[in-house]
Amino acid sequence: MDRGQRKGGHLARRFRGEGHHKVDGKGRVSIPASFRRVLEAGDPDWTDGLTPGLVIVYGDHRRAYLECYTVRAINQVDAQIEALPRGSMERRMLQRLFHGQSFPTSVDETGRLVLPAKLRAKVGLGAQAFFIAAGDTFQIWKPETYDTEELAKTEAWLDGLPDDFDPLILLDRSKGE
Amino acid sequence: MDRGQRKGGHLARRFRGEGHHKVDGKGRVSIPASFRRVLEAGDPDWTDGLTPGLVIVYGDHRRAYLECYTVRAINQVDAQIEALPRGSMERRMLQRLFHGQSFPTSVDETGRLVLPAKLRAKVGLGAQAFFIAAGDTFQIWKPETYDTEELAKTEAWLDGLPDDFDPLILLDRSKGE
DNA sequence: TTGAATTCCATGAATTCCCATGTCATCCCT
DNA sequence: AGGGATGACATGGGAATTCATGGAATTCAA
Repeated sequence: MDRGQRKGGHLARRFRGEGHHKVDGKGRVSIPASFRRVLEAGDPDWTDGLTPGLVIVYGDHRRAYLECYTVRAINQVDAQIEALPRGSMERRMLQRLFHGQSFPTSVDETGRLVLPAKLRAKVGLGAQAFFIAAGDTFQIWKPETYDTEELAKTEAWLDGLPDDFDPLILLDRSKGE
Repeated sequence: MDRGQRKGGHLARRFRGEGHHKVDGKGRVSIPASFRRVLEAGDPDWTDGLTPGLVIVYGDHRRAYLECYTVRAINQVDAQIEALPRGSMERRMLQRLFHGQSFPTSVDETGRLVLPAKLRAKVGLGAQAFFIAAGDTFQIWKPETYDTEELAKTEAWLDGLPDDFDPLILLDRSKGE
């Protein structure tokens, strides 16, 4: 078994890490191995031997990456959407995003995802994809886009802070709420 | 079996995704392949080999799209209607909408739906149809109508919000662990 | 008997399945 | 410690199947 994320353990619950993988002509791309353990643990229907499901949310033109949800995570989202009043703008927006602009799929037996041409085109994916964990989801970026858009953005933000700034300070904020 | 939506699993329960399809002169139109899996799973009488049923609700003049229900979903609606007091206005309204202004049909063996001229005319469908999932139903729009009515409406709504607004914050309350 | 609707076939493109290979890192045995 | 043997990983290739879409043939009903 795999060191670090045994089946039900806490380490198998959230995505961690990042990595680059090749995308072949058919849109097949391996995902970081550790992400697979999380997808498995997050799929209520998963049992040893078969492949975990997931939902890829791609959103509208203003989103430049693909966001991947475990089955459990997307179910929570669905439940929250259903709790909103029918016909409200909030509910319609979220339905469009999570029900319309999304793509249900599963990891294949070799640990790969197949990204349809439409999705690849949407975020400009070429022969290489960048994966990064984001708690209970992970994202897939075109490497260049990530570097210029995201890194640049957070670098700029950090530059506006004192040199000795410790990010852990941010954690203390959530104590109130 | 089909990637991402194994027979009884969570991912086979709700519609997800969107897409454009051609409508030919006879009103035949393919529906997104993944929707077929959901219709099959949502039809108690369906068994491998035959074609799943569904109900298309078209409503009155103020509805500009067709809404498609799985057999299971429409049964739930019927049950709720029957729970209302006989003779009440609510019940009559709902009966008119769901029993009167609706059209039961089934997907054919090549994965297509046949939309009668009457229904096409009602929502202005021409040679192209736009399909979008909405939880436990999916909708069929004339593409132009969708863009101007739905998209434009939400764009306008977003304009009235902070420029860095992220729809995801709509979810952030009550995220149980 | 004529237009409309339902069946039945046809086909190119896209998607899925199945199998193969090279590379590591780990395990085990002597 | 040396030397496979073992197994997870990343990536490729081709065959088999599903999709989306068209058209012809056949029923139907009025």
